[in-house]
Formats: sequence, structure tokens, C-alpha cells
Amino acid sequence: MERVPTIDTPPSRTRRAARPTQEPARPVRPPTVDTVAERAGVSRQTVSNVLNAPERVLPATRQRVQAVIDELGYRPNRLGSALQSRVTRTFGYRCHLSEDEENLLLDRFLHDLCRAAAARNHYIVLVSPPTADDELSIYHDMYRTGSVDGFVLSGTFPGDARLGTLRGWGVPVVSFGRDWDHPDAGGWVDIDGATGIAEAVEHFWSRGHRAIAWLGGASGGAGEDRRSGYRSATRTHGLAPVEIECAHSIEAAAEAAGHALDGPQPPTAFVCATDVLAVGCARAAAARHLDIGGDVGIIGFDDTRLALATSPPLSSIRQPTEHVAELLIDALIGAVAGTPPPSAMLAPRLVHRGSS
Amino acid sequence: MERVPTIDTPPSRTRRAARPTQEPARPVRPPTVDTVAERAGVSRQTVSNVLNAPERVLPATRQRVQAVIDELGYRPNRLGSALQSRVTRTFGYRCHLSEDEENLLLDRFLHDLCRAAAARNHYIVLVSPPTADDELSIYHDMYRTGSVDGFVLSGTFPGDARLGTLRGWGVPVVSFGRDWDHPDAGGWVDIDGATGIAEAVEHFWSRGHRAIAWLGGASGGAGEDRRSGYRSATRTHGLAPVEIECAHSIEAAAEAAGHALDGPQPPTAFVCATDVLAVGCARAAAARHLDIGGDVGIIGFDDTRLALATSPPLSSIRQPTEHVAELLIDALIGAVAGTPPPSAMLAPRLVHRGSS
DNA sequence: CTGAAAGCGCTTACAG
DNA sequence: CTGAAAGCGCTTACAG
Repeated sequence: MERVPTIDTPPSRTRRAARPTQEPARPVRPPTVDTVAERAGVSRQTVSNVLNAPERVLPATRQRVQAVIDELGYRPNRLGSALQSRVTRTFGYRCHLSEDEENLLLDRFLHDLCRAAAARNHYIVLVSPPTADDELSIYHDMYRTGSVDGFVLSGTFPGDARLGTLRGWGVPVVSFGRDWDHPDAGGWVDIDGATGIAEAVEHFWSRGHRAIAWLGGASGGAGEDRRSGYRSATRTHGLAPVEIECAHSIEAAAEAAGHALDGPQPPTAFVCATDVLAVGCARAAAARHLDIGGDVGIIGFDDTRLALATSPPLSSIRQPTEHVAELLIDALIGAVAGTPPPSAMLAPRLVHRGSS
Repeated sequence: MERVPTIDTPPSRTRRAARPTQEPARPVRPPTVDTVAERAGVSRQTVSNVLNAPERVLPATRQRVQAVIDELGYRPNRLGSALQSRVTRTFGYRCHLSEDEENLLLDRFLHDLCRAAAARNHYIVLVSPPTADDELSIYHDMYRTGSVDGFVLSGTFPGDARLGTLRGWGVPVVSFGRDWDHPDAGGWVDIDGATGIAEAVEHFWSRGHRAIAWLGGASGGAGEDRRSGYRSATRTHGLAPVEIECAHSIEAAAEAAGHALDGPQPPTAFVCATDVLAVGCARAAAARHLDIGGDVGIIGFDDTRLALATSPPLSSIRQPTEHVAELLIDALIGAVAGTPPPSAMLAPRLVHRGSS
């Protein structure tokens, strides 16, 4: 049994802090259920019950056991617990693959996800597949090795096979981004981009703008969704839609917007599918010595740090990522427990700054 | 034994994908060491040996066992393995606490860390303490519950107690950022900011600038380190140092830089402690209709996405975060195995863009 | 309400 | 080189 009493033991798992003097650190084990049980004079599973089903334990017993737990600073080993209960309280999330894919919105989302998980006593473990093609097989592997209980996906797109494949395998999964091919399915949270963009057009209209252009380039469903908001809003006001498309980069946007500004009927306002494009648009305007916010209005999408870097800072449509993260974690916890996860469409919010 | 043969089993852990027809999914367990052992006609630990110490197994046996492993698609359960071997192959990393703390450099570092870990068959689990004061106790808890083997810290500062405390507890830990109070200690990787900044001053000098200002505001050791590079470089060239200090925000930097530009001896070049400050500087210059890169030079630090958002984009001093991450993960893996982790000081690189 | 037993899946000494 | 045993720390039915 050789069990060392570990009162006021430091958090050591295999070795302990040397005392003030420089004695060599001795490996020592933290207390286990058995340590607690022995000391409290109860059986091992009464300790487990105190922790996991306190209502089953007589108050007096519970209190006695709890006192020992506190005294020993006992914390149940996560591995032992997970192995037996088959629940790790850990979810996997894939971060972007390369710097090219860098996405400030998703970085913010990741932090929100992490906080939401922590608040619910769960962890997020990062997944980094070598290439996009490896993603599903890595999920497969992580799930079957018992490393996680499920996954949070982001950046879904039409034709995205990930949700369907994982669900087909019985793996709990939710996504930031709707299930484009099965919008009625559960388990996703997304932002109503069309409404957000329509609001931006509305804003420019109310400020007297009549040449409001769309600057798009975000591929996939989200881009289309946002663009549809532009179309419906311009239709509402009888405006002729001017849709500018370009690759999704600051440079491409600067060139495309510049081209429009140099044309015969230059737009007085740009509604952009992302902040990246909006920054490009701002660069084109600056290069032409236009007064951003005066001569030309610009509104971006995502409200990332990028929107604060231009002069003046850019108005942008903000996605409530914190709320998204909370809903998603709740849904995923539910899914692991067997409850079909709900879906939700959230409204974005136009943040006004100098550019509009 | 009721063990279901699981050839061509999908990655299910508790339930399996229904066949094409809509049969209700039946819970099924993936194969274990025992499944493999039974089928290969060997004992359980020969299977384990094939996986963990193949040199101990006769080639013929090894091959036979391996064939069964492949056939069954067997993957050892991480939990069982970790519980027994006391190694989780997982490291904890704290992401920033709030949006105010948002730091694009560290977001990039996190991704590099994640990739470096994955390449070495390890995972990164995110830690999100409610407040900064909870950080150490959460590390404590994660370590002793067997959730991780160690931690990667970032953003160390003089007086930072985290490294010392964790090491005192016997917890393996490394940091992105030197151990300011014990620079000779191992386990950190940092960037030589002083040299990077000196290079920036050098660059401006060679371009004919003689009024080169320092714009600082990053608190802590890194800010001091960088500033010392400014001081030594200006001393080398007999320039009068002009040190502007402000809070670490775009607005504060814009105001401070603007004040200098409006003064009697406006700087013709700004060397900035971070991209955030450089962006503020660019804003001040733009507001005064100065030609950035012509009338006034600006160099930032960190080479974050922010540097690309201004017009023109900003030259910036890039930290080799990918290399940092690799060194750190290697050092931490070593530390877990008992090897004292080395430290390293890496050189940054000046990335030239339109602003200088 | 409490306890003795079985077992989650794995690896680590130790015999043979 | 291979195997029987013990055990990592925990929880889940099941008796009492």
C-alpha cells in the first residue's frame, strides 16, 4: 500500500517540490479515491457517490467524506474517470491550416469557444491536420481513441461533407456555420449575413448615398448569403445593383475597388463581404486621396482587428461569436448526452465607426 | 466475452453508422488489445510490444500481429494508455483572457504551436482561467488530474512567478518569452528584440533619416528590451534619442505620434515597439496628409495582420513563431522525459513594405 | 443508504 | 522472445 499521506501536498503528480532545502525531489502520488475512502472510513464508491451523486449519500457521511477531500485536496483523476465513464469532457476543434488561411474572426471565435467550454467544465483540444484531406480521418482517430467526445466545426460550405460524414459515424458534432445542404438539420449556429448587409445598405441609403456598390469575394455560402442581402436591399430602394467581385485579399480588393472608383460612375459607398475586402477598398480610396467616411463610405463584415487599423477605422458588421460559442458548446454537450442539438440563426450588429 | 468482430467498423466509439438501410444504430465497441491478441493468437502484451517496443518481438510474430491490427483498424485507446503510462501527450496553453488582451502575434503562435505539437504526435489543450489570478491554480488542477503532461507559457515578464512556481511544483513547463528573473535557466525561447530594433534604426539611417523616434508602450520586459536596441543604435550613430511613450493602443499611439509630428522638430521616421503602435503612428501621419514611406517612415514589430491593413502596408519586424513553437515543443517533450530543457534566443527579421 | 465486485483499456515489471 | 499477473484511478450496476 505504501501510500504517503499527502496533506498540503503541492500539485505534483510524479514528483513534489523540494522543501526549502535542496533535497532531491521524490516522486509521490497524489491522493486517490482509495486514500480518501480509507481516511474517511468509508468504501471507495461512497467517495465516488459524494462526488457524482451526493443525493445518494447520507448528509452526515457526505460531510465527513467532503472534509477529507478538502483536507487532502483530492481531485479525481480525469483519465481514470474518463476511461470508466467513457466521457472525456473534451471537444476537438480544428484551427486553420496555414497562415494563408488566417482568419481573425475564427481566432476570436476560438477564444470564445475556449471560454464557453471552460465555463461548462469542458476542454477544447486543438486539431491540426497536415492537409484539409486529413481532417476527417484525424477526427475519426481522435474519437475512437477516446481523446474527445465530439467536435466543433467552423467554416461550413455548400457541399461540405464533414457534418454528414461525422454524424453517419455517430460522432457528436456541431458547427459554426449552417448545414448548407441540410438547413433543417440540427447542430449548427450561424449568422444572418443577408440581414446584416441589408442593414448596411439601409444605413448608406439613409445617409443619402445612391451609388452603393457591393464588394464581394468571400467564396462559398456565406458570401452568397451576404450578397443576397445586398440584392434585396437595393431592390427595395430601386437602386441599380453594382456588384464587384474579386479574389479574397486586400490587394485584389484594392484593385477592384480602385477600378470602380476610376470608372465613369464611381460608387459613393461600398458594402463589403469581409473586413479584408473593406481594408482593400480603404486602400484604394486612400490612394485616390478620397475622404473615407466623407467622399466615400465603407462598411466591412466581421468586425475584426483589421477594421481598427485603417484611418479612419472601419464600420463593420459584428458577429456575436461569444453567443455562438455558448450555444454551440451547450448543443454539443447535449448531443453527447443524446439530445438532438438545436440550430440557431443569430443577428449580427452594425458597429459604426468613421468610415460610414 | 460478447465481443463483436469489428472488421471494417466505422470510427464509432459507442454506436456505429447505420447500414445503408435505416436500421437503428447499435452501440458497439471498437477493438481493443484483447480483440487483436485473440485474433492473432498471441497474448495481450505481445500486441502492446508490437506497438511500443517492436524490437522485442520476433519479426514473424510482429508481422502477424500487425496484419490483424491493420485488418481491424485497431487504434490503442488513449485513455487506457495514458492512465497506465502516466503520459498524456497533451500540453496546456493559456489563450488570452479577454478581447482587450487580443494579441494577433500570440494567435499566430498558437497555431504554430498546435502544428508543431501535432507533428510530434502531441496535442494542445486550451486553458481559459476566469481571471489571471486563477491561472496557476488551474494549471495545478489540470496537472494533478492527469489532464496534461506540462504547459507552454507565453508573455513572460519580469517578476513573473509562473515559471518558478510551476517548476517548484515539479511541473514541466517552457515559455515563449525569456525567464526574465533567471535568464540562465532553461526552458524558454525568446526573440532578440533589441537587435531587431537596432536593425530598423540602421535601415532608416542608411536611407538618410536623421530624426528617428522611438514609439514605445509595450509594458514589461519585451518593451524594455526593444527600446534598448533603439538606444544602442542611436548611440552608435551619434543621433539624439527621441523616445515617445504612450499606452498600448492605436488611439494612444496616434495621439502621441501626432503630438511629435506637430512639434518643432518632427521625426522623419518612427521605430515602433509593436504593430499596434505603428498603426497608430500611421493614422497620425495620414491625418496630417503625410506621405507614409516618403515624408515619414514607419516600422512596426511582430508583423501581424495589422501591418497589412494600413495604406501603404507597414514594414515590420517578424518573429519566427513557427521556429519558436518547434523548439518549445521539443524542449517540453524532453522535459517530461526528464531532460533539462534548453533555452534559445532567436533573431527576428525585418520585413520591408511600403512604409519604410 | 452503503459496500464488495467487476471492469474501462492499457502498460509495466517480472518470470519463464 | 513471449505470457500470466498486477495495477493505473475511476464508476457502474448490483446486492445487501
